[in-house]
Amino acid sequence: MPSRDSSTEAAFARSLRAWYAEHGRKDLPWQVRPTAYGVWVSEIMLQQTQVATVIPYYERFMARFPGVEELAAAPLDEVLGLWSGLGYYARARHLHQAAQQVMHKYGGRLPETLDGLQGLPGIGRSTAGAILSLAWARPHPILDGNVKRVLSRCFLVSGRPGTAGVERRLWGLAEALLPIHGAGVHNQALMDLGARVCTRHRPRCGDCPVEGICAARRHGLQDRYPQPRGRGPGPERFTCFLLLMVEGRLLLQRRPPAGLWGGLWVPPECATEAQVPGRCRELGVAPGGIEILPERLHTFSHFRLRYRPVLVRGTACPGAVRDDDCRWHPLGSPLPGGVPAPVARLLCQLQAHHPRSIP
DNA sequence: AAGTCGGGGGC
DNA sequence: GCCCCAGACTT
Repeated sequence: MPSRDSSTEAAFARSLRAWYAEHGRKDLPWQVRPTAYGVWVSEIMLQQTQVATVIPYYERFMARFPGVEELAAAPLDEVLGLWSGLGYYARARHLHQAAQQVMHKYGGRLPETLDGLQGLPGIGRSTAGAILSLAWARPHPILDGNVKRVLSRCFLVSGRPGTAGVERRLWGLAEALLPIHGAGVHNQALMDLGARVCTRHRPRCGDCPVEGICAARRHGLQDRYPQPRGRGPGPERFTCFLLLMVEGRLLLQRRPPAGLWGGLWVPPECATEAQVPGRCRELGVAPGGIEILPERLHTFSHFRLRYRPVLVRGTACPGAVRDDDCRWHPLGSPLPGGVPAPVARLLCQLQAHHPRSIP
């Protein structure tokens, strides 16, 4: 015997479906003739990233890697290159690794079970549910940021998001509201409602299909749900980026495969400006002119990085420093792989300031 | 349960 | 400035 009026769930799903049929977005790139692979790629890109930002990345990615096979066969550097600027690069590493697992454990076809999908790197319960419901119309719920916001408001789920009790209750609601038929459309509609009507600020309750069901609306508490996370700016770190130029080439090094900016290419670093000359000699370059550039700030979710670019013109030829993780990159030529956004900006400005300085 | 992992959009 | 976004992973 249900503790809550069992017709509430049915009314919610029915109203949501009718709203989506008339007002919902159905023409996003991954919604037109959806495939499991396309849904997968889009879901990974959309983790912690807004739709408008993802679209051009998705188009480029799908053009270069039309299927699991092409993705699995590609070098990681190329995958990271197409991911540059999106952030959370572990998503790209996991996606690439998972594609290789799909090739040789599942014959190139995505598994069609929750456990099979969740066994792949980068796929958690929500992404697995999205693939199952959106690509194959299987009755599995999802729980992303949009859905959490909608459900928190509609059913006044208190407590900080991310805590065990809140997550359990939200998953329970997502599951209870899921209709037997049309789970994919239902999930799509729930996300679209959260993205375009039940927004974080100033929700458009007058346009909401479940306005009559929503407890936050009834009590005027839309602004207090969901409860804010309470993140601070976090600590601050400092580094110098050594922009080492020798004959029109810039030295780049590949970062370790995991961790911050894992697998991406960045200039050499040192802790203080005073260490620049010594660092140059370590790298086999006799420093000529050293130009200290203004400090900049890059904000991460959990800390802030102050960094100072230091432009060094080398007069000596670069030594035989050419292992796999170290390249002299001719400015203007294709990058060896992925590059974090601040480094991409530095390269762009460097190229603009020293146009075609190649001998 | 808490910390790690990017970058951009919106206000 | 601040907060959050079609989360998942590690410790």
